[in-house]
Amino acid sequence: MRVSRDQAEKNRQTVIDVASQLFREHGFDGIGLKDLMKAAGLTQGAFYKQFASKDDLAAQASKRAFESAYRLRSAVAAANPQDPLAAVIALFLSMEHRATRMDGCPLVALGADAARQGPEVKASFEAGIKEYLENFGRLLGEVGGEEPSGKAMAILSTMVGAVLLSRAVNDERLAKRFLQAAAESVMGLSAGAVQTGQHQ
Amino acid sequence: MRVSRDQAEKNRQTVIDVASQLFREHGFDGIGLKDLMKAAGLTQGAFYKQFASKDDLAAQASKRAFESAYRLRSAVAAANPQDPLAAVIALFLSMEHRATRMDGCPLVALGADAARQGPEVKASFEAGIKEYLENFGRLLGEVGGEEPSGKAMAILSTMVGAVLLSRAVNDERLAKRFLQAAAESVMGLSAGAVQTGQHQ
DNA sequence: ATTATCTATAGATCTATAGATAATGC
DNA sequence: ATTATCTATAGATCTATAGATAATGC
Repeated sequence: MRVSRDQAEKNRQTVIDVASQLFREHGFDGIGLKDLMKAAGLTQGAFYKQFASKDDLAAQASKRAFESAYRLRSAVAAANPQDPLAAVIALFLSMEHRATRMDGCPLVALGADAARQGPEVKASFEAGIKEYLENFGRLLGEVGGEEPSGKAMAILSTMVGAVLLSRAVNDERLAKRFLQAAAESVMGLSAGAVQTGQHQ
Repeated sequence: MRVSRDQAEKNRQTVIDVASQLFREHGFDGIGLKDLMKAAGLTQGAFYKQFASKDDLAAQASKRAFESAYRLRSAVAAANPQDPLAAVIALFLSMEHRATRMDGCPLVALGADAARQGPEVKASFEAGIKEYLENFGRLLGEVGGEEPSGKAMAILSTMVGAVLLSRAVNDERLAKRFLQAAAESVMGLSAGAVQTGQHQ
C-alpha cells in the first residue's frame, strides 16, 4: 500500500493539478474531496496526509491554476514575437477559452468564489492578479514600476468580464460578440504601447 | 398553522427576495434550503409547496436580483438627469458596490456560478444580461436597434470585471484603483454619446 | 520503525418527501 | 374539504478522523 516518498510527492502534485482543473470546472463548493481524490487515482483517506484541509488544497490549486495560466501566456507571447500582446489578448478572448473552463483563466472561473473564501485562497488570487498586471504592463512596454498601471487594470477587467459574460449566455453569437467587442476595446486601450518585440 | 393565500403568496415572495440576496452572498452551492427558509422566517418543510426544486428557486431568485438591479439603475438615472450614464457608472464602480455583494450586481456575484447551472438559471442570466445591454444602449443615446452594441458590451464587460477583481483582492488601495481605472476607461468609451437628458 | 494509502466510520449537512396539524375557504 | 406550514425522517453526500495494511527507509 505504501509508496515511495518520490511517488508520494508525485501523487500530491497530481492532486493539486487535478484540483486546479476540477475547481475551475465545478467551483470550490461544487466538487467534494472524494471525487477529487478519485480523479487523481487515490482514495479519500489519503487526503489528510497531504493537505491540512479542503481550504488548504483550494489555495494551492488556485496558485497552480495561475501558474499554468502564466506559462500559457508566456508560450503564446514567445511564439508571436512581432506582437506578443495582441497574441495574448486573442488567446484570452477566444471562443476556445470560453469553452474550456477547466484549463482557462482562474479569475473568470473562480474570481467570485474566491471573494467568499478564506485568507489563504484570497492570497493566492491577489498574487495571481498582481502577476497578470505585471505581465500586461511589460507587454504594454511599460517600465517596471512598482505600481500596476491603470491601463493594465482596465485591460484585465475588460477581458475577465467579457469571458465571464460570454460563458453566462447560451446564445453563441452573443457570446462571440462579447469577445469581439472586448478585443476591439482592449486593442484600442493598448494602442500607443511601445512595440519592442521583447516580451516576458 | 395554515395561513391565507394572500399570506402564502407574500411568504413566497419573501423567500425569493431573501434567496436573491443570500445566493449572491454565498453562491448557489454555498447556502442550503434550511438556512434560506429560516432567513425567510419559515421552516424547510414549507419549501416544496412553493418551489419545484432548489434549481427552480435559483432561477427565480436570479430573475429577482436582476429586477432589483434594474430598479436601482433606473432610480439613479432618474435622480441624475444631466448625466444618467455617468451616475450609473459611478454607482457600479463604487467601493460601496464592492462591499455589498448581497445587494450588488448578480453578474459579478454569480456570473461564474450561473455558467455551471442548469438551463433555467442560465435563461434568467441571459435575459438579465440583455436587459443591461439595452439599458446601457439607451443611456448611450443609441436608437433602439434589435442588436446590442459593441460599445455597451465593452462597457458592461469592463465594469463587471473590475468589480469582480476588486472583490478578489484584500488590498483596498488596489481594489479602488481597479474601479478607478475601469471608470476612466468606460467614460472614454462612452464619450461621444448623445446627451439627451432623457433616460429610461 | 516509519509511513503512504487503504477501508471504515463519525457526525454534520444536503435535497427531497411523508405525515401531522391547524387554519382557511367554500 | 382543502391546504400552508410544521416536525420528522429517508437517503445521499460532505469534511474529517481512526485504525489496519503493506511497502519503504533506515
